[in-house]
Amino acid sequence: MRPTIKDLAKAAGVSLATVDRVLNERPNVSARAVRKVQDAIKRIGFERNLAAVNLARNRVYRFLFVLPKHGDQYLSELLAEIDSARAPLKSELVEVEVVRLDVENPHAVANLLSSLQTDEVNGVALMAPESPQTRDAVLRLNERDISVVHFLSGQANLEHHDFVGIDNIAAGATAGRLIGRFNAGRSGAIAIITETIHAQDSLKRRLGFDRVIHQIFPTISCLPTLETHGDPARAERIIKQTFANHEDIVAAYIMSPEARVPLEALSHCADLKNLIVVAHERTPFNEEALRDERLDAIIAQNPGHAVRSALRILRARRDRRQPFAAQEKIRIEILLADNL
Amino acid sequence: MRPTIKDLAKAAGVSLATVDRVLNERPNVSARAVRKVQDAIKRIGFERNLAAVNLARNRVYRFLFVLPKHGDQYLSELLAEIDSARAPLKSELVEVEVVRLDVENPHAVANLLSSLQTDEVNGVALMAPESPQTRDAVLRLNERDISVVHFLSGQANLEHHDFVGIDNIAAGATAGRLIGRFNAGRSGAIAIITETIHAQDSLKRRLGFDRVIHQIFPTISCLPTLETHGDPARAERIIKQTFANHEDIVAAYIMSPEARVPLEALSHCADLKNLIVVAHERTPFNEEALRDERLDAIIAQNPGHAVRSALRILRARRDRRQPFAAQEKIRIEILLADNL
DNA sequence: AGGCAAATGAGGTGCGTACCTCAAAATTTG
DNA sequence: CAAATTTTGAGGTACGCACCTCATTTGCCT
Repeated sequence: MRPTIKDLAKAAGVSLATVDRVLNERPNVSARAVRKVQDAIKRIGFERNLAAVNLARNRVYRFLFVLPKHGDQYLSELLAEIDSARAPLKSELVEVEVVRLDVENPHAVANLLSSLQTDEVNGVALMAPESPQTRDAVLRLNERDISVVHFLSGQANLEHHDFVGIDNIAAGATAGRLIGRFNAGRSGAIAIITETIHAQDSLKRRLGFDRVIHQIFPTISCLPTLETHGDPARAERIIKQTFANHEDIVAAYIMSPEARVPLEALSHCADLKNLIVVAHERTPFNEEALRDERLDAIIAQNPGHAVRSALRILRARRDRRQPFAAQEKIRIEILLADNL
Repeated sequence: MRPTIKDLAKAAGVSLATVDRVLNERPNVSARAVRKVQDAIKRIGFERNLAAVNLARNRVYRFLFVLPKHGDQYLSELLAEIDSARAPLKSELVEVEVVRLDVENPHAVANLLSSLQTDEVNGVALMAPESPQTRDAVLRLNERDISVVHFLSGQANLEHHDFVGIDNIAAGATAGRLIGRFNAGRSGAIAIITETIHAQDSLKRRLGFDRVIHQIFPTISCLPTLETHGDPARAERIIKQTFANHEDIVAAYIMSPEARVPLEALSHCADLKNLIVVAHERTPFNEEALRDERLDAIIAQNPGHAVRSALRILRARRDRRQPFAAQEKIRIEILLADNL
């Protein structure tokens, strides 16, 4: 049988009350008692029964996803994943809510975060660009014992915050490597397209992409980033112009998750079958494009993994456990037509 | 507050005992009572508290991994993953054991499976080739209420068994696609190497590989599969011979997880920098080979995911829940130097 | 209507832990 | 040394549910 606190008390030669004091770090315990209990824990291999702990504490986990109000297909995928994670988690006492707001407005984000009460929310997964206001609001949340996970946004390298998402520099590098290899030594230029270069994600991807192209595939060169701003007409215009100025375009890299508008425009400028096109995120549109060879590869971060990972981290923080790190690294997935 | 069975009883207008009878499918309940309870469940959104259920049932989960006795680096990775999954799972009442035996011997496998007792083991993750004997033993395990997951082996398409692993046909196709694209229309031949074609995995990978090469990349052709049988001398000999007979080899596909022996032999026959080489599984050796460009891509199935997935399935089966399918599909990962 | 089986309710116990109170013992302090 | 303080132990209740017993009610059949 699995040892219980009773067994532990017996093994340590102390009372249940003392064991309880040690385990839950209550005051008024002698160093000697602490040692006796800790020795016994190791000796008999005691492990707290988490089910019983949660039952006794009558604890529920309330987590909140803060997501953009407007978004692309990838956001819909995220919402769907959150939704389908709900049911199985509910029986494990995890309740998940979603709030959507204008994440580009730092004040709106900060206001929302400030309004959260400890007894209403235990953890937040925040998908919003970093700003001084939000950074400050996050710190104050931590003071109120509400943990925060930066979710598919913000900086990966902040020491004191949890982060869920891919390394966008590596993602860009991977895209570069694919295009370079698929191109196989021919010379030419690469069109690089995004919605707005304003986004941290795009900046980093471009960084990684450029580095790989310059260092490893010197026969091809990167053109300046084209920004569509989500506007089909604008996209059409600037892409057409770029193709007019550069006859040697052999590839296109679409950095934003929304690929429909750029791809549409590209299809009017070149034969997509001969143009190497790499885009980001597995959305229904991108999948279809990959299948009928308008796209050659997709760089993806699995939204389901991201959602579950964020929830696992928040849960671990709430339990004052260390997140099981290895599991929480979101992979940079490469999708071809065959491994969809 | 979260509704409890008491709330449910009140809402349904029946006693606690009846609620219990319905929830746990005990006999002697009228259809009317069942309906009343089920309606109330929906109405008030009742969800069993799994922690309390497990506590009351005093249930522990005992799972067993049955793995090959001898193996390559990938097997070591698997063992390490099982090991590191142990600690966090233990506090959730999951105990994981590993048995290693000669899985190529159907009798040994069947004997082991037959010896398992219901009160010792609740579920088995079985990594062994299929055979009539094991198939039979698995069926008898199911009768004893011990569920079985076919783990990175066996058939994916058996309806009545759970399976954890990748689709090897698709994996082979993905390898083919990568080689085809990296080769970019040049003509030539592909050397295909494995330990033994006897393994189901290799057969399927070859199937998918061939299909993609024939249909999509007609300028290159596949040579017959070379079997190393894990013997460096033999590998050296047959690979050298193949290169002597075919001067136009542009790529090699190593189908087995053990890539060291074939890669060593290949390095004596060609300049690996110019030869496109794709191998399977992320092992320390393969990672290093990918970094220094002896390998061009790795097709991998994440061992950590596989282990955790198998455990989740076994747990769900033990609880008589449906496994959360979407999460349990093991991805075919493509690794390049940039997304390691 | 009476007999019988099926259905239901009331109530109890235990799972492993948290958290509380109160009294007793041990240790420190002056 | 006594008094004050800290430490320890004994015991109880609660968490939400499973599982059990026994008495009572209900519905069905003849």
